[in-house]
Amino acid sequence: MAFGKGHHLHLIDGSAFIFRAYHALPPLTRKSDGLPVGAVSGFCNMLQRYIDGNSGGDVTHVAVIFDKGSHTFRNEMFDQYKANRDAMPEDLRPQIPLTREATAAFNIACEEKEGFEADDIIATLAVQARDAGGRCTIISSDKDLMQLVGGGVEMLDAMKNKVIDVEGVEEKFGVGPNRVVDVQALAGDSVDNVPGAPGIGIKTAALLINEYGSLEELLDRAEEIKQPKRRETLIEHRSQIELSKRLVQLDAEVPLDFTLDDLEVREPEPEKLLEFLAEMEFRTLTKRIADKLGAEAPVIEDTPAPEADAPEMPEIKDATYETVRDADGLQKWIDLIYEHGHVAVDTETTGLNDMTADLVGISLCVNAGHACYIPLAHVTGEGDLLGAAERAEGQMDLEQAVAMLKPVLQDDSILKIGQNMKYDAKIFARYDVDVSPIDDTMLISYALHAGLHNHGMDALSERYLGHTPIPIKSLLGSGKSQITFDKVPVEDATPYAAEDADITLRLWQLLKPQLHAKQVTTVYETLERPLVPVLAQMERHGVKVDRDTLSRMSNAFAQKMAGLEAEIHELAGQEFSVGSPKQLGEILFDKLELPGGKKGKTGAYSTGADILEDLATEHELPGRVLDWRQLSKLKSTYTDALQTHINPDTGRVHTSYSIAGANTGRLASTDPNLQNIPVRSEEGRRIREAFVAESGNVLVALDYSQIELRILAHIADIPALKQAFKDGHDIHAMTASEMFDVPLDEMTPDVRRQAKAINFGVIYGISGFGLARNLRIPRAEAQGFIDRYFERFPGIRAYMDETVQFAKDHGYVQTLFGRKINTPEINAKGPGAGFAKRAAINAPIQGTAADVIRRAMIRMPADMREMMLLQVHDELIFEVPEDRVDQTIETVRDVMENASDPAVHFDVPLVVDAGQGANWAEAH
DNA sequence: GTCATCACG
DNA sequence: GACGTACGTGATGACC
Repeated sequence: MAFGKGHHLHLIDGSAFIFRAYHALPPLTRKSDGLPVGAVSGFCNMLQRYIDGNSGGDVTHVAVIFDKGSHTFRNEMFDQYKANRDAMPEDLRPQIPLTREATAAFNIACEEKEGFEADDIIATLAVQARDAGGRCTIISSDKDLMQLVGGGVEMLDAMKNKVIDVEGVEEKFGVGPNRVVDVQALAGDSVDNVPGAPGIGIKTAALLINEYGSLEELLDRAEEIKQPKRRETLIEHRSQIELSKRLVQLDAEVPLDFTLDDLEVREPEPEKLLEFLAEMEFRTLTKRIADKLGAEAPVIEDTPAPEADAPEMPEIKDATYETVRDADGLQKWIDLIYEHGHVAVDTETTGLNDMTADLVGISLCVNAGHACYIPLAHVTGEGDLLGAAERAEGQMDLEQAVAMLKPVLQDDSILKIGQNMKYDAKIFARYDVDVSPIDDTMLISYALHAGLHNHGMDALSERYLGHTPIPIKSLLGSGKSQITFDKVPVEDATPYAAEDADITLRLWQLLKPQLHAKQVTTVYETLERPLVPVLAQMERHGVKVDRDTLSRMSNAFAQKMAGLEAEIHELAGQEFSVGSPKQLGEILFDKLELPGGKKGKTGAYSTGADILEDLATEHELPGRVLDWRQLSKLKSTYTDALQTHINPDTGRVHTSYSIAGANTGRLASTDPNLQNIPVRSEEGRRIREAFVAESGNVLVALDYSQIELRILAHIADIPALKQAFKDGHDIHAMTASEMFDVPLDEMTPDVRRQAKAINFGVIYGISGFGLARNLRIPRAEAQGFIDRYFERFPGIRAYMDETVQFAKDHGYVQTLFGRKINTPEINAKGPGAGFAKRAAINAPIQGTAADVIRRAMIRMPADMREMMLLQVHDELIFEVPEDRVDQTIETVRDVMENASDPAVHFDVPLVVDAGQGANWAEAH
């Protein structure tokens, strides 16, 4: 019977499946020969899950549709189409044909056509199915396909298990499916590099289309548009918009050499399917499918199980969680914790800031799916004007719960597992509970996969558990009407909070064993985990900041800025917003007609500091703007903003360090960032005068001298550099002397400055262009310097080449302490290639330096650690009683200079400089 | 939410 | 042969 009424066609977007499978799973290779098969494995799992989910349904026809070839008719129209796409990762490429084989093995039709995107084939088939009177479901979340919805065609987002019908499309695009291409043509698409109309997004596009009915009507009547900006944009970019429409319009008339009837659902042939799965060496999947089909699983040689196979556990979505409301209930959980020997812990609080947020509840999980939530401070209702909301019923006393849990949380024999434990540990510390020992899934992920993805719980859960956690926004809302967690009803809080603990425990079970397999156990145990209590203590300690000093500076800055602003307006001959780069660009280049043209894809003039500096010779205005910008930065980011970060209880500023933020192993400081307090300019440096010691104390700052260059000299093994460091010589002068054949005693500051720039350039993966820009010299001359440098220090060139080659071979680079930094882009083609290479060259150097100071912080003796306030990458700042300064410097310097022992012995000495004073400006 | 700008190592 | 380029971060204000 020919396809028609009563039939239901499923079209699966194969490429989407592949990419999701690839990115969702850690790299997995076939044991016997190392062939990458992670994406194939994920793809097969997704197909199987699809089949399971549809058995007994009404699907009569199905096909998986793939892209073929990268050049399509759209590239003929517009050569930049999809031009900004990254190249396919090297380890994915060989898996593409295997996914076709997999589809065939599952006995599902598999279609593609040279010169057409999968979307066009899907469009053609969907239209055919609709015209024949049948139904069609497109399994994809690609918004380009939304134009097909309606008349029996719908989409299914398999990830979210969400059906997208006409209403769904309207929600997304603000127009019906038949006008989706019009909106897309206006809004453009940065992913596919469809230009659209500059400055118009989906919202505005939908507004316009709804007003004028269609894109054509809109463009014809563009003169009528009231907003001058929009009117000009539409008129000026008409042809670009029309091109965009042709690019996003799917071709529903692809000539196909098969018909819908060829896509009829077929039962899998067990032998063929199992043979393929066995050949891929997917042990768990082979067995599962064999059981399902009632066939015998083929034997796969070589017994160890592949790492992609997750342990069996109940599905998160099926789990039910308990609310603990009294001491008896809690005692049962404490007994369970002792039975298991470990527990995943998560705290719920009234805010994100662990210094000010209050505890609202605690969740625990002892085994996958076996979790509870203990509400402690939930309230009901809005509360009256005095804010006294009523305490919700059915909660145990907070003090009592904490008292009962304290012995567990402090018990040496019970491992406490958390996701970002520093947060929870700091909350508990405020209730006088010292949580220990701990494991942290965020840090485990970071040790395993730095550079591959971020390490937040939502990302990890989706990637490794295939589960999207309940969004916190669904409980709290967002924006102005956002509430705090204590206002959430307990019955809503329990599934959310307990799920977090459940997910954390599952992630721990999955990821912890991989530390050993990836040989990063030592990194995790010596460089990541022990940092948690150290940073928690520093953050809680905080640094004293003098509000009056900042306030005075703010006022002084405001006055100066007002003066400058008047001068600038005078010079410009009109008033404008100095802070707007856009307006400034128009003044400089259109009105004053200074030289230096457009830049950037947005079409706006570039007005960065380097450009303004060049312009300063032409006109007085740019220099004034530079001065104004400096003051504006200092005022808004520092003297104003810092005051708001002074904690009213402590009178101090408590930054938060993220351990897993920077790929290289460096820490990052946020809320506020205390790692970028000004120092380079005289005016800015004065802000450091506001960072003070309590009376009777002194601030002491100790920093590693030239640590990255020393590490480079060691890693690249450069005898001349190593000797210079051993002899305590001026390394930049030495470099200059070697390169330019100038004796040290005849060195001029300018030659030394150039050598210094080269030394730093080397650490960053030097390029002629970059050095030329930095030194403001012709590119050829810069390249000459670099050539001479490599001639003189051939080991540096060798190090760079070897490092890049290592990254290409392994997909990561390493620090001397074994930290791995993944380099997934290293084999990319195009402009990304240079980036990835330089990052790979820099990472071992920057990362080793980061490891060294981490070791120093971790090993800092307890009495020193108590006084430690801040870390700024190569510097530690302490607040010390006046009479202990000398002793502190001696001890801390010793710890810092020997921090690499005994793991790594450097061929060069590490040298630490120290300073002290009543404030940070003096101490530095 | 994104971009441009600028603060630090 | 052209392309776009120093490495790593976070905060702010303007603008959509």
